[in-house]
Amino acid sequence: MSSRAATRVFQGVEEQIATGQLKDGAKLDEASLAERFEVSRTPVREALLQLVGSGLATQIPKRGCFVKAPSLRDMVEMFEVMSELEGMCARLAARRISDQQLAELKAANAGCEDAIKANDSDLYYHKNVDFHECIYIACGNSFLANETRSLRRRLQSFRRLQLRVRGRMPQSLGEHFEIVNAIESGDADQADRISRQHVMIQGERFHDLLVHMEQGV
Amino acid sequence: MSSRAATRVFQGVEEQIATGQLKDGAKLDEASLAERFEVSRTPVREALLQLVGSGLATQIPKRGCFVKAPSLRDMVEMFEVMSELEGMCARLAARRISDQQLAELKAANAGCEDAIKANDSDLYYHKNVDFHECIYIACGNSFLANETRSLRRRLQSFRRLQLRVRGRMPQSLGEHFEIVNAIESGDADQADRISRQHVMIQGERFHDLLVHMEQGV
DNA sequence: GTAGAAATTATCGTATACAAAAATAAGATG
DNA sequence: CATCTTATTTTTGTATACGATAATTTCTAC
Repeated sequence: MSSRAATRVFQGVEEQIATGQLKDGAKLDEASLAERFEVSRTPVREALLQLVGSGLATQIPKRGCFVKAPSLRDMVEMFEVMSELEGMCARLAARRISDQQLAELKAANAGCEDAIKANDSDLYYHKNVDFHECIYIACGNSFLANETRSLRRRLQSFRRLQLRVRGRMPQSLGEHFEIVNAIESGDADQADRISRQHVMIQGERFHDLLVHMEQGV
Repeated sequence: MSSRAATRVFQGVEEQIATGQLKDGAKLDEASLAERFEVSRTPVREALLQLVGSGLATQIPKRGCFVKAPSLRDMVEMFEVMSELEGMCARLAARRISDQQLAELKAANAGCEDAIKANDSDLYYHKNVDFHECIYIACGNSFLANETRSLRRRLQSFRRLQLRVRGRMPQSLGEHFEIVNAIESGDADQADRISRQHVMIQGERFHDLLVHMEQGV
């Protein structure tokens, strides 16, 4: 149901929330948004519906629609769930991965390694997504894969920031190798454990970063 | 963003999908639905957006909107994820539950027991929901709680059917007691394990039921 | 009779207009 | 001066209308 204009508004507002231009509690006025994006209220309303649906906004019955930026607590909670889901994907992948999928996983990880050698954090970001995507597919549960992708997407903008933290990329790669080994040897528990850690470390690093930024201000 | 008419249409279609009046692949024509619910296309479109968003329908660009009833495979996948989420809730609850929350959990379970004594499966259904709700709240992660509730809701209509399977209610209650004990003693691993089983058994029973129904036809 | 092209039809996305409901502001009365 | 009532304004929800695009059907040519 992705109409062109509605999608533009949705992504535009989403972007502005992520970059902090639209702060928590800011009113999402239909008329203003319509004017700002040069569309009518109809696609704006569709966009707001989707924003509310994906938890980025709240609707108060006759008061309007407001930005609902995730609090630090929300972020911590989402990372907690993300680590569980990633762990589950890895655990199932260890049991279900095919030879071809394993080869693709290794190739994706090699891509991550190359990105680090080139010291290209943007490239690493994308190769890292590829790596995890391989695991999602190999877990053999497309519902789980979708849920995990969806949550990853919500944490994405913050994560991109996070990966630039000093020394994280090589450590992350090391964890990748451990995950690949565990999956290859069919050690589901190990794959689960390392993957959970892999995400939780990112969550904690993210938390550090937030505190750091707050101190900076 | 819950407009009166749009919500009515959404719930109406949802209901008809659950009851099987609208079968998989049935076309959700905007004009027909508008006529059927005696509203204009605008609220119908909003309802369809939400249906697509919650996975009950698919939108094919210029072909229309179609009912997407979950396949058996989808159901198995959802149960697999549900058991993980329930396990996670129980695990966290074992670590984080307060005295008052524990008391409420025990009370809810007592309600389940009463329902069984009264041999009232509808009552049991509701008391069972209360029981699990206590755990969701006690897990201390409201994002997780919402995700789990949401998935529970999607499996709900099938689950109501499932609980009527012979001998399931007493067994289910037995599992409840085990979960309560594990949570009370702070045994997170045990709470996790039993809760996973608790859901997976329901998933398997559901599978049995489906096969049985197919054979019946 | 078949294949390709053109026309028609259906449906989707967006705009605009209107009505109802509620919040706020203003005025009157005690 | 305060409070209650009323009026105005803002905003939301719904209806309808219009334009564009794709699918289907029909017509023509080979």
